[in-house]
Amino acid sequence: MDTPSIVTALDRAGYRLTEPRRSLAALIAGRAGHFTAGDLIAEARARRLGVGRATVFRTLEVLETLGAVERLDLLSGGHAYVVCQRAHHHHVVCTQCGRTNEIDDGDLRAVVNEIARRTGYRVDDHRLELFGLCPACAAGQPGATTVSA
Amino acid sequence: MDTPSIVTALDRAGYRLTEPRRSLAALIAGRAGHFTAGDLIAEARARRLGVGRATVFRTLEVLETLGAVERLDLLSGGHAYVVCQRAHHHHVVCTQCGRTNEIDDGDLRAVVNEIARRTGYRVDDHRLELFGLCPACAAGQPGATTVSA
DNA sequence: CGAGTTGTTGAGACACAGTCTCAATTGTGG
DNA sequence: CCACAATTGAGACTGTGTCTCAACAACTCG
Repeated sequence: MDTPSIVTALDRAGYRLTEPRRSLAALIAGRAGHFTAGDLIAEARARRLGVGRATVFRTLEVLETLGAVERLDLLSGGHAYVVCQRAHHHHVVCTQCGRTNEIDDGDLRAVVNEIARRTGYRVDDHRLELFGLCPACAAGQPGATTVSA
Repeated sequence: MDTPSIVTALDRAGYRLTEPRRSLAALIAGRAGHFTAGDLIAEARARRLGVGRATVFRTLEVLETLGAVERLDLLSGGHAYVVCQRAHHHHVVCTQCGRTNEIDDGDLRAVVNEIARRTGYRVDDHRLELFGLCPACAAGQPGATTVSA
């Protein structure tokens, strides 16, 4: 998802296209892999974009409700975000370079249904996250760039 | 998992059986559903057990590595713990009363393998969490006790 | 059983994530 | 161009989790 897409998404949903939001859209679009709220805050500050902490959190929250971004729970217990397209899906996260891939819900649905049947729970929501090495990192490629600013 | 089980697990792993650890084992064993570090800290303080904040976190960390307890990521973004028996498994969490049930890895394994094949990732770890209503809460039972202290 | 060794502890400082308030600012529709 | 409402930044605040360090208490060994 590129900068205009994010901006357009905001616009379509009736949000104002403010300068801080445009800046953040650009920062987010320029990211590979996942990033944290802290990453954005640091980068915004480094580039003297004049975007406040609170605004970063608020904007991420908005983007999450719009589905332009999704929040991940890392193994470490921290949170991170990834840009994404589809409505409901999951992610494989490379623990080395931070790259993520979306994966669809497909086969999982049956598993969830089976669990609901066995436990008697009414399952409303679920979350699946996979961690490992992306093909490049698994191959030990030096070119497997570590994701950061 | 009851108090002695937790204490025994600590002992077998070579940890000292200190008073604070025994107290926490008892608190944890007395919990239904999930609980947070904050819950334990509050209860320990309320009962004047003289167990410090840091010790609660440290003990939970130890118990997690021993597999006596597992950490959950709630939808809210917070963390909680549940006592559990088996090595690798997942949980269904009732969003109303906090009750949890363990579910085994069974059918999921195939899904994970399929995803690894499709994406080319080497998947080392994964996490699945389901949220919904337990049978009692789904039935609207008033007896579906809210889990807390 | 009594002393030494060493793991463990509590208090409090600290780091960090995230939320909230509120006055000042800025899009946007008219 | 104006007025109004949404949005913003600064900073206070809350909560979670980590770290340090001196005091302490389990286990071990004699």
